[in-house]
Amino acid sequence: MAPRSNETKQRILNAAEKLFAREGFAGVTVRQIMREAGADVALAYYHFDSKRDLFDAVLMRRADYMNDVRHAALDAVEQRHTDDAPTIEEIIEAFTTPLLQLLAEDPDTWRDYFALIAQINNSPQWGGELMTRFFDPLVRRFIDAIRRALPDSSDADLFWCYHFLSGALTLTFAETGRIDNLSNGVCDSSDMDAINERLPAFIAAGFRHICKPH
Amino acid sequence: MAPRSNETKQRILNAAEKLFAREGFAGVTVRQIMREAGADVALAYYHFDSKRDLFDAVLMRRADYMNDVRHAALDAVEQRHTDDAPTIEEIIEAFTTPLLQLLAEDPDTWRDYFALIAQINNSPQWGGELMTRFFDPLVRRFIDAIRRALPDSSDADLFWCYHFLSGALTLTFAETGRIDNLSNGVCDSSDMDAINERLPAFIAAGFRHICKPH
DNA sequence: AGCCTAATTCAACGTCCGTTGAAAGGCAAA
DNA sequence: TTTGCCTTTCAACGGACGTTGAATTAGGCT
Repeated sequence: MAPRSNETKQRILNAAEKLFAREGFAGVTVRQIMREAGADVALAYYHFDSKRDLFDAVLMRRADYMNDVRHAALDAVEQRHTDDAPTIEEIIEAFTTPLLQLLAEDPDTWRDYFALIAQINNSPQWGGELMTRFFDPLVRRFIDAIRRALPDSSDADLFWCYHFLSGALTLTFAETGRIDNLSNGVCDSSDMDAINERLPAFIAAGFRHICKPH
Repeated sequence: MAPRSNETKQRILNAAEKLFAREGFAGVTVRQIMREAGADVALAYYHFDSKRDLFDAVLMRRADYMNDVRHAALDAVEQRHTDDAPTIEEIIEAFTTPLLQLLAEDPDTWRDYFALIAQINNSPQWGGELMTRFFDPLVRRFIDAIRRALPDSSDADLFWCYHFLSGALTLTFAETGRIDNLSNGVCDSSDMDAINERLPAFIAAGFRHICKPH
């Protein structure tokens, strides 16, 4: 009988992810989530302890896989460069292109998740704690890799530049429709090729310019 | 009799700004706001039509002044360069340093407002509409100025680069505490000098690298 | 003094919130 | 077929929600 359990659990998580991504934690009710999931309200509290617990579960579900994919991308870069150091461009791309790959493989699955991460990253309420909890090990490894590519750069420069990267990246993947309005349709939030051509190069140029030997 | 009215109206807006910035629109109740403001719940509906109307009023209150300050900064740059073209660095600084000035002059006033803008910018619910409504004229003028500084660059390049700037800027000014955790205290979210030394140069380098004659 | 209006309080409305306990259903082992 | 556990439903709880209408206060004008 057990397998049926996990199936509905995933249905609840899918519904919660979709709604939390659009309206934030407080903007969604458990009843809305369960209506979207097509199940009774009480079932949410059978599978999860509380609304907050469900929120964490939504985040946790994809974080591990996403981190694995990005670790693998960085592994590949480092195995290409056992002797010499990789360029920052290669490192930044290993940080960003996995996101584009996930979106390409399964857009509906990941679009909402990225939008949710963007809101959390920019929230004083969640940003400090949750981003740290889910992403810091990966981020620290990337910063270490960048440090080797740009030797003698100061820690403060590296962390600040990563922070700028983080802001640009999360907003871009949030697909809020802002750039579509601003550009009168010249740009398309969901045009991943356009992003891939510009974001890593933009960020790498910024790192190169700031992170020099003091 | 009238002057007393505006005073409490401002007290309500201050309380709303502070709470909306921390928890978002849905995360705050009108009762919480009025408790913080030290006034009766019903007074919120005397001065504003609805919770949503109060939210818009919070945004609107500072948007005009902030836009004026930034327009003035760009005016100054353009008056320095009646013949030649200003550099992107100068233009980007005219976009960012007014924010630092406002923070320096009146930190308590502006910190919450910037945090609120960051959340709105990254929200699929509000980002597209509200940012467009409040900031597009200013942003378009800045992009025009950058276009003149980087002639023959494509519109798509300019809009995307501005989008990256927007993400980096709003996250940085949101002061979520993320960079403090990530860097184990090496960096300080509220260290405006550290930001001023790095953010404009980082962004300008990105623009320079991407926005070239096709 | 009294009046008029703007500002503020009080009490309440219907609705929905997060959460829970107990009962019902369904499948596996015995 | 019965037992037992996992899953799902049903009905409800106390409280808080956004909002409103009517009553009260306060201050400038005549």
